[in-house]
Amino acid sequence: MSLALERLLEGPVEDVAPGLLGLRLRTELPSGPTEVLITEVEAYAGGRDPASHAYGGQTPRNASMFGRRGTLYVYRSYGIHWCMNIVTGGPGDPSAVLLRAGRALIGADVMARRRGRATNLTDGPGKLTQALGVTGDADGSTVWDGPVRLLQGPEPRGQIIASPRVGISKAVAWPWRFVLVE
DNA sequence: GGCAAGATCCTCT
DNA sequence: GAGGATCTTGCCA
Repeated sequence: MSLALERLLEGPVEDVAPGLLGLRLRTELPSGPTEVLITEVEAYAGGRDPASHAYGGQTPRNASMFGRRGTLYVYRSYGIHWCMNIVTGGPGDPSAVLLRAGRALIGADVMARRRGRATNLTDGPGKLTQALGVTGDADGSTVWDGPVRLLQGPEPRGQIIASPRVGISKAVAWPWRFVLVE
């Protein structure tokens, strides 16, 4: 585990989230290695954020959000898709960053096979998760020693744009969606 | 035990 | 641009 990376996850989630842009996410599965550059994220501030899954307290579903920093929270969206978050809060703070989109660096052919299509491989939270081969099995693992690894990204990074979050009905106006413009 | 809503994606018009 | 797929969670009776 990288100390520098772990420190990137410390602090208020709305500050941590843009810091994840430009980092790399890697999975190595039997179906092949894949790696993406993170280009879009959203911050969810646990108990103080009405739009967060953890807002109502801990349940079996969101238990991973209450885990230690760097834990993956993978949940099923609309009964069909998997979406993944990286937990950034410490004990008692179920804050997490939703990974919404990325750019394929390694294994685009593998992603295309997993996605069943050749285009729009990683331009949405459900698509990104599927392209990396991540499912509920990865829920509760960590990005330090689990199937999904967080790695330093190439420098320099591009420009970061903040805008309102997508697909939620509460706290809609908070500009906690961050996009990397290269 | 039933029901409505959800941090989405794809296809068709 | 609109609608359907598909299932888990949480609320209420």
